Amino acid sequence: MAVEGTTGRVTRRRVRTRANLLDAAFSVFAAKGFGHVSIEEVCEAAGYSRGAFYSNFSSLDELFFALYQERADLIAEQVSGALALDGPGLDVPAAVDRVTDVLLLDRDWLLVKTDFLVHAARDPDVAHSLLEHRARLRQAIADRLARARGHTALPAVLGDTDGAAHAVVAAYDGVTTQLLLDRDTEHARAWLKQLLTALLTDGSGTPDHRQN
Amino acid sequence: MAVEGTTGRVTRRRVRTRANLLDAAFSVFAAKGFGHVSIEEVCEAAGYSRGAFYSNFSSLDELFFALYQERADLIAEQVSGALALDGPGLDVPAAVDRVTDVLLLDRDWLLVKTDFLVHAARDPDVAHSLLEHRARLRQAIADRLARARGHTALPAVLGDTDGAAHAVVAAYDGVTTQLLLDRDTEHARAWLKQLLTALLTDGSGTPDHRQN
DNA sequence: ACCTTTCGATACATCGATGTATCGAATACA
DNA sequence: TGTATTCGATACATCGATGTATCGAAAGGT
Repeated sequence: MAVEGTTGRVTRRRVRTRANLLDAAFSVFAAKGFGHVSIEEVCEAAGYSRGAFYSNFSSLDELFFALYQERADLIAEQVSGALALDGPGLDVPAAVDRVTDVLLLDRDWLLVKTDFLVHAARDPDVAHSLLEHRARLRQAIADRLARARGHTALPAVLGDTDGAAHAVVAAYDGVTTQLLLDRDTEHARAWLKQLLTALLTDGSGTPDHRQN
Repeated sequence: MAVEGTTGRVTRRRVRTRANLLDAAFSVFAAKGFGHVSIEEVCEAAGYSRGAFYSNFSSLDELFFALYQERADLIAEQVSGALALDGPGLDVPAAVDRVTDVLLLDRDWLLVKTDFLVHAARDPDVAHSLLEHRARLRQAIADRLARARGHTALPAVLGDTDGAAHAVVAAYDGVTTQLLLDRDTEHARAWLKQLLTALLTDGSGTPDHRQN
């Protein structure tokens, strides 16, 4: 039951239903928030009965963890792609633009991600896993920044590239918080770009006005 | 029931029990997370029965809102105090230190605050209220920064003092996220100070090394 | 001190969610 | 195609949480 012992003897529709359950769970979690969602709601949204659920997972927590893992890896790939996209070295602002576009695209993801943060904050094991994921992302950013050394001006106020990567993540988290409340994606994107360029360069940022 | 019609005719122990319920709720919410807490758990922790609860609140959401309002105002006062504390004008870094100490003091508060964020992100009315609270805080910061103009160097990359205040809040939110996961308050404090000084000055920050 | 009003505890009815056990249907493999 | 095995639907038993209605006790006003 929900365990792949030593041999996954047979499978096929199992993967389909599992994927369907995960997809449905994502929508339901985004809409109502983990913690206000019952197993039955997920099953209903996926078009299965609770038997299917218990055959694939042993608890909502387990499903949530799998769901986050899946999506987070997906996002991480996209970010890595956006970071590696240009020729070796140059043009940090362009990379910032691309990454920003990826990261703030989907409000549902931000909601689920924040739910997961809240969840991880109370469970050391989950927190550890999430911290590792964040560390990987940060490493990718740090590598990218290191690659850009010499091509673009350096901040130097934040220490090494690792410190700068920390700052980037913090800025992202901060902007996410605001975006969750005001739902103004375009503004958040612009603001994040401005913030990142302010952090990663010494030179010009083009400020605009905001209301909230 | 839970409504103060036109006249709160009589009261006395009511305020006590209400306060007790709120305090107990704070602890329970911090420990288990809103959304994993039942009305009965709150009552039990407070030493009352469910009758008392329904006599004071009509739902957990209502209690949560009142709870957040209360504590947030308290924090806002502390921050304002820390901001206004020194003589007129000078020494932004010192103000940063004091505010940082206040804001990252209590992990329980950060947990409840984040729960409330998640809650507000899905309810426009609550979100609006939270946005207003954040706007007030930001205004206090902006005022303080304006007062320091001329005394201390300005970043200018972020635009006006309002933009700088935005950046301060974003940095705070970002550091909070990390702190919720790694539970390293001291490191978070140092890191936030560094980040803020990097954002608010052009000059020197003293970077250190970090692991996660 | 009396009486009135409010507060909060108890009891009750209901509902939804959980987990399990069972059985039929679908699928891999020969 | 036959068959052994797995997957997922159905049914069942249980438990906890919710909201309400009722009643005794505490506090306010005079």
